[in-house]
Amino acid sequence: MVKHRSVLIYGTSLAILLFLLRWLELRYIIFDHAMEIYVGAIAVIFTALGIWLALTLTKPKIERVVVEKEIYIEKAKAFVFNEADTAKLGISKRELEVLQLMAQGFSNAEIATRLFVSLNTIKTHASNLFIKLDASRRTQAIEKAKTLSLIP
Amino acid sequence: MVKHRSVLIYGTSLAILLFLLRWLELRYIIFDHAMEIYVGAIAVIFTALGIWLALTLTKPKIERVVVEKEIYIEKAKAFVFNEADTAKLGISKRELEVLQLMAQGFSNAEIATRLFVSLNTIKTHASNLFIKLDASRRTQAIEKAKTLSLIP
DNA sequence: TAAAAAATCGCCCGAAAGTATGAGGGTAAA
DNA sequence: TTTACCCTCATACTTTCGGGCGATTTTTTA
Repeated sequence: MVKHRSVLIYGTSLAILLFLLRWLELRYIIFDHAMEIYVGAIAVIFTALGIWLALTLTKPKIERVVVEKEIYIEKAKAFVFNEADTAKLGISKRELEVLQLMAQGFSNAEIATRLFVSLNTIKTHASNLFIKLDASRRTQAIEKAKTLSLIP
Repeated sequence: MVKHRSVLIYGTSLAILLFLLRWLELRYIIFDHAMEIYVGAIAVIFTALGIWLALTLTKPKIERVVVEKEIYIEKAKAFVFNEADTAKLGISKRELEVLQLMAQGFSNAEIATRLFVSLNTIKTHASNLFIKLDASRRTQAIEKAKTLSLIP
């Protein structure tokens, strides 16, 4: 309702002004301008009617303001392979495969089967890995590899 | 502009109606009602003025549309100890200690030294852990424990 | 306080894991 | 083509692990 205040003020002012003019005229032309007062009143009333019509029959103007609300979603930290350290330590492709399977809890025999090589081969890879990772146990090797992001 | 059609139609209809009335009167009262035609015109004009005023001076309603913007955050993954599963699996305090040290790459002998108990004790704890975690190797136990958030 | 659960330790044995050493074949760079 | 890796495999040996018993001593709990 506050939004229409300017309209109301305008209408009211107009009415007051008209009546003021009439009143000034009345002071020396007396009452022979009664018809013009009537016309002024008509004008004011129909102006008000127009305003009321527009206000009630018009759908309200709606201005859309797009507000961006930021929603933070936690992401399960994507693993980024540390290629640099892998190369620096001289860990080969095959060794890395063995390392990954080791970390997943597979035994040397299982890894051998999975990679279609002999158990001895896996043992060799494992030994080389331990040397390169400066570990004396597979659990230690896995720990180091994980902190270095060599494996997820 | 389409929204104001009803208003325009109303206003136009009113004007037409007024002129129609005047025209009907004119047929037998001839031209001595010129003043009333004038008043009718005033009414129509000021109605239009009121409509125009309301339409131009009305402030639009501001509607806020909230748009959700997704922001992905790399979670620094703070470790939250999964006490529920630890209890569900019946893992004791001491066993958890052994598990943690195992995951850090310590041998059973080293763990025994660190916890001031015998190697055999650690072996029993380890065995019980493997049963509870349904693992057959320490590396497997560590993997499972990590995915369950029993250890960091 | 009695029962249950947890922690401690021991022994044996077999299965993995790890160490050491050697060696053959493949590939890519010097 | 020679050198240098890398992958492969083998044998022999040592160490560590893990499973399967059993047992005693705390704690904890009902």
